[in-house]
Amino acid sequence: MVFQKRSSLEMESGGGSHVAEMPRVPKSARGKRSIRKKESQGQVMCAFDLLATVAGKLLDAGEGSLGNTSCGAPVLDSSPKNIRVKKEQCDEEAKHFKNEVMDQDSCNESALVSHIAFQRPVNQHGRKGEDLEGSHAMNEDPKAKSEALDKESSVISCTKAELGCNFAAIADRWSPESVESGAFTGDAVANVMPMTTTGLHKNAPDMYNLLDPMDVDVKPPPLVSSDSTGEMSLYGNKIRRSTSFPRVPKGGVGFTVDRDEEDDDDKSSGCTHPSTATNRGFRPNCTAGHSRVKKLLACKHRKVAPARMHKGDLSYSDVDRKPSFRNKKMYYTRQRTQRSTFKRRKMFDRHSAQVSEGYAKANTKFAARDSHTVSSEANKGTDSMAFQKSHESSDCHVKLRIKSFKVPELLIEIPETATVGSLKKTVLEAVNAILGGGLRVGVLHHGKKVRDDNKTLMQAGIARDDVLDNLGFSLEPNCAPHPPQLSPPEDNESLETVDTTEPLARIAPADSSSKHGEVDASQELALAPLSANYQGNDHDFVHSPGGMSSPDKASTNSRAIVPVTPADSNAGAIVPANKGKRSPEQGQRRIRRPFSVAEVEALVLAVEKLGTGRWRDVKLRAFDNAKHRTYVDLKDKWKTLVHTASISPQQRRGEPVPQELLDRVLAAQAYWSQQQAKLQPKTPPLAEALLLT
DNA sequence: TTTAGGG
DNA sequence: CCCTAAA
Repeated sequence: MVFQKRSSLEMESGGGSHVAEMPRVPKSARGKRSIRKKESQGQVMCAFDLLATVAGKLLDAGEGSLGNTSCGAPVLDSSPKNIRVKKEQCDEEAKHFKNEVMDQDSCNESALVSHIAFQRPVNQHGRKGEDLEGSHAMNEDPKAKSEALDKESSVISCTKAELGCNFAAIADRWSPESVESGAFTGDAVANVMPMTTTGLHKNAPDMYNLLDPMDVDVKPPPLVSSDSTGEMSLYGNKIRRSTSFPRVPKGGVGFTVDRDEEDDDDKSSGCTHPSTATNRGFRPNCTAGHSRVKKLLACKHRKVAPARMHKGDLSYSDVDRKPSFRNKKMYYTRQRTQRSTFKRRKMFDRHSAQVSEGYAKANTKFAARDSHTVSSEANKGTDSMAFQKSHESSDCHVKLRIKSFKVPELLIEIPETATVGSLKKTVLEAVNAILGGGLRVGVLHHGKKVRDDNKTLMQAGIARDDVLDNLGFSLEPNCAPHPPQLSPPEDNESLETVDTTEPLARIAPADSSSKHGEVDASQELALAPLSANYQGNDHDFVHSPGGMSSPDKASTNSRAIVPVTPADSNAGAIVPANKGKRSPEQGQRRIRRPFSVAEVEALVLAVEKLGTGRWRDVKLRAFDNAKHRTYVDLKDKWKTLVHTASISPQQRRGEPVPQELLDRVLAAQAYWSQQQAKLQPKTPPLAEALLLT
């Protein structure tokens, strides 16, 4: 009887708790993300396209006179030519873009595409941001305006497309997680629950035992404090967790997300699992060209920034557009900033430099020049690596100057209430995650993606002559074309990111992102974490970045978009290299991965049950999957939670932790302290009592 | 390795 | 988060 009752309660509680939890996740806006994106892009694109078109026409018409003509762009003198050129490029890019998208077999392209298709169009309402931006561009200065319109508009469309594509890819990875995490979880729970329930009914006690041996033996009675309900919920949760999620990790529900395994940087050595995997995949290739590329990039000083956009691609658009004008300025500034900020990471930076995000221009265009002469012969066969290619041809040397890389888009959703600082962080993390996951470099020639790494430049038709305008490089998240890597669910954690990447990401991302101000951004990363959470999913998001993931698996391959794990199978050479270098610097401090509310809840639950002196057990119970959370971390977190709970809300920083949780923290802390006190004094309780009195 | 605390 | 002394 009793048991039954209990079970029923548990069930309820479980459901309730579950529900309760879910809500939180949403907080970050799972569902929103997709919607928002959709809206913004569609609109923007249209608007810009139109503008571009108009501008183009005007220009063409006025070309001869050049003029100023009426448009409001008197200043336009800028040169129609440029404009046109750009446009063309854009068009090409756009085309390429399409191709790319389609091409990327590795990723779930089809899926992506579809996504894109759906999402983009939808975005319509504009996001203020976009509109504003758009208006800005237009309004700002007549000059700028004209230029902006012409160039930018065209560019934007192109860029956007590209970004969109990439982004979409990413989004897929991420979004599924984030988005679905809720639903997913729910489903999982639903499915699981029955089983659990059944079991419970039969005999709850056993269930417990099975589930948590530890719990069973809990010495002091669990905190439980007041409401049985509360307890029940706890148990319920646990059960669910242990049962469904935890145990099922990869297989079933996936909710758990594998990322943990991979991700966490714990291993840190830089390579982190994900990266490791990634590296394996691509390192080889990358390596060769890698150094070179870096240098080149370094020279340029340019940084490409991945964009992320929340609602819209606004940011992208901005980013994209700005490039020409602002880039320089910004560029320097950034550098300075970055340097100062990331001194520590210098080393990494160096490596990663190439990647830096800078403005995300999405385009990679670079100017290539032939440096040498080169004999026409060149080696035809041989090299494989894209980068190498450039080098390679011993005979013919094609010099490439890469001004910017096309960077994959990132989706970030953040609550409006989030601080700019958090936004920056988020973006950074996301970027890191992606980078960390591994990037691969794509070579575009005349808008087409050159997939065959074994082709020589000549074979690919990349001649010195056309290099300039026709060659492009893109940084892509690893799609993880290779299942293997994927399998481990990557965690996506955004954070995971490998060290190498971090440097870059950090630098640029922060700036760009913050500037753009995506207000909301909760990144998907964040979302992912939540879902995972309890178990400890690892992903904390990171970085949220980034993070991301579990759903993906289910849905797609799981590419987990998570930044962290992005996994990539392919691998960009760059990353690996960095990693390798990085490892040496073990000293690096681990990346910061703030605990998500979900994680806090998991921690609280675990501590309520296990007490404050068994961090190892707490880790096992609630964060077994979160490789990046060590028992020391949990202990520290608890410490901070206790502190947080004791200070005024105004003094608290970071993502606000629900008061309810804080209250529980205090209650648990008090309870367990008491228990400890009782146990400690070898003196019997009596003594205690006496003392107290 | 895990705890427990200080930094 | 890191670092460490103790256990």
